[in-house]
Amino acid sequence: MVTIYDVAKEAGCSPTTVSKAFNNYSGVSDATFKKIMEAADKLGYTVNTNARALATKKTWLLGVLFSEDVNTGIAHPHFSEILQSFQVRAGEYGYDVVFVNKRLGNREASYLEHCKYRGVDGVLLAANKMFTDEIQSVLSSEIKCVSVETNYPNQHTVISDNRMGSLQALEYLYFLGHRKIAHIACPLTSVAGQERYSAYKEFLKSKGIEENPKYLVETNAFKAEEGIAAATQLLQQAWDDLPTAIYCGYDEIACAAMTTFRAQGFRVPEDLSIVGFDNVAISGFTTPTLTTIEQDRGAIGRNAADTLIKMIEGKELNQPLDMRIPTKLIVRNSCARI
Amino acid sequence: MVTIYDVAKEAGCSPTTVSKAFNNYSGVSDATFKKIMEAADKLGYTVNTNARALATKKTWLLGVLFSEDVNTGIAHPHFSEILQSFQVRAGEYGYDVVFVNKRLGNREASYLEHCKYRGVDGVLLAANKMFTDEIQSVLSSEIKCVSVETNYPNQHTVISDNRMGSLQALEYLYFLGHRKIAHIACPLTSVAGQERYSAYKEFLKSKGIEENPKYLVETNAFKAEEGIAAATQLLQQAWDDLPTAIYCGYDEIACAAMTTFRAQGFRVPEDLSIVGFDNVAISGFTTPTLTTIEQDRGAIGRNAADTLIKMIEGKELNQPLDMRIPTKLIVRNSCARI
DNA sequence: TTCTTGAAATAAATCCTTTTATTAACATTA
DNA sequence: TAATGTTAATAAAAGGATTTATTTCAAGAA
Repeated sequence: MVTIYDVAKEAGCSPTTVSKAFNNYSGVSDATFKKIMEAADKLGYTVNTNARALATKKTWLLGVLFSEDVNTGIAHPHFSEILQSFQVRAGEYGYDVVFVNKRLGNREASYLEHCKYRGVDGVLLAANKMFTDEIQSVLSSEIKCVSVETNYPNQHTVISDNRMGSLQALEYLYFLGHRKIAHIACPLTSVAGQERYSAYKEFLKSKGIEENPKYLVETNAFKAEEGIAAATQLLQQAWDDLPTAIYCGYDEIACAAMTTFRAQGFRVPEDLSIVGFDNVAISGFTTPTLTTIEQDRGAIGRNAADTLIKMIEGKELNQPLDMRIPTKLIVRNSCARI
Repeated sequence: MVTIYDVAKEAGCSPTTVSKAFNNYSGVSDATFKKIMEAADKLGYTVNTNARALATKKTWLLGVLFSEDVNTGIAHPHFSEILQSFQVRAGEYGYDVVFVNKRLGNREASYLEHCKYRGVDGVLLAANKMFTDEIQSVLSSEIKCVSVETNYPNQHTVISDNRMGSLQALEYLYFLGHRKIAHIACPLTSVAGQERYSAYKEFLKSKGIEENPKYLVETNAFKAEEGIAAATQLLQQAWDDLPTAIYCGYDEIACAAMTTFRAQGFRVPEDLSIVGFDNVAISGFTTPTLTTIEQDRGAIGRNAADTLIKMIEGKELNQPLDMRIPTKLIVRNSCARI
């Protein structure tokens, strides 16, 4: 391996000077700088990150931590898009992204141990189970964190504006003339579930519509199967007075519910209008295509990277940040005027 | 930071012994071993990867390299699933996964430079553009590589059995009575495109069906829009003698083509049977749901990890490995007996 | 009792950079 | 001319682990 000693010898100066040159420190004349760079090029020198990190205690590494109980992990379409833009933006600042898991060499370990082991400068947190000891211990350590799925008290968060999105969906249905609007809520253990549900209640109140418990179904997971069960349950409990529209907290659930309704003989959107949330890939391909709320995952990832790096580089954020990324209504074909 | 010196003092032994204990080397008595572990626990010691890597020249880091010109990057559903299983398996062996990009600190760099900079022990290559200088330079360096999208000459590859999958799709159509089978090929610049196309030709030959150039359309990208264009083109060029079935090299293209055909008044599957390839999420949600070929992405990721780690750990693979992962026919509703 | 042998333990060197003092050389000011 | 200041360059220590070569010590053999 080529070291700064080799470069120094080639350039006819000391290793210290080579180091300074590569770090753009002052105290290196233009002539020497040039000689050093030429020597480095010639020898094919690359700085050794490990030695550098050892000396500086800075790794230029950001950890990504996602709960693996969601067995899809990175493969989750929502998160993978956030991760993609996070990773690109982090790269622009010179940071690399590494996955944090619950292992250390050949044994089980905690996330925190893993972070310390790798010496990450900061962590992107993407856990949708809100509170686990594992994650708490990372949050309460001195490691810088930004969360993109859940907003933890006193922690920096970058997350979609669930209230805004819900109101966009609901106002649209209201505009189309709907007054009997049901809600299939995504899991209330998640922040998304909670916020979308409470926006639903807020909306009804603001329009002077009374809450009807028969128009509410709660699901237990962000999965298609839950949509089938929810649709069935909704039909049962509201049989005598069916809603004309459904606001559904998550696209996959909405799509599965839509299929179920159609299988029961309902026409969408003629008999039943449906709005989803998330704008995942499938929603553009269902019959009918799904009207939904788009999350700006690129913006979430980028802002998360910006925030995390600001913290790392000591630009103090004066208060825990709860950044909300605006959502957008995507009108397709699953809603009709009543 | 707690070091082996601190642990040594606490345990009443030398740093060397602590190091040996943590590496499970011989020459540490049971009693001392126990004392060391207790001391380490008490002080909250974690080994410093950077120091270790500096001394051993081994980082326990695997790089993931994917061409970013596919602007979706990790967010691509196919690749993100492979990556997920790769990452989990690598973790079981004690390796962490880091993204490799084309930057180094604040300047542009090559993939190879980045790999050397991070000192990765090996690289997972997921580029579908076959040959670029960038990638060639990594392949011809001494860095261990496994490829999961493209099979490069004399390199280890883990990839789906495109021939098998194609024949499964085509035999199924044949079994349903179809003889006029068209092919919408995915980009022939990709290995997937090439192999699926050549299997199509092989199939026709084996059945004694003459190749009809009107029944072939080539696309330029793995994108839905290409499916629309391809469907339109197919209808134009084969208008006088339409095929009864279409084997389509990629699901998204198949779905978009299907939508286009239906918009033109064709019934699927009554007028036209369609088979895709990949089993991406949307194919279970289209109308009709799409019959397709499933790739075992979990197996690809796991086998890639196994292979790469074997290479790293010096278990020589006697020859460049071209591992083919079996595919599976998923029968849904887009095909009918003629 | 002395000598061997082997296991357990350690000292010191090494891996490559960064950083903190220092030094050297030269220009400026009084 | 002497004193001061500035810039360029360097020597040496530090960072935390591993590794090689030694040493220590106790048990077994002669």
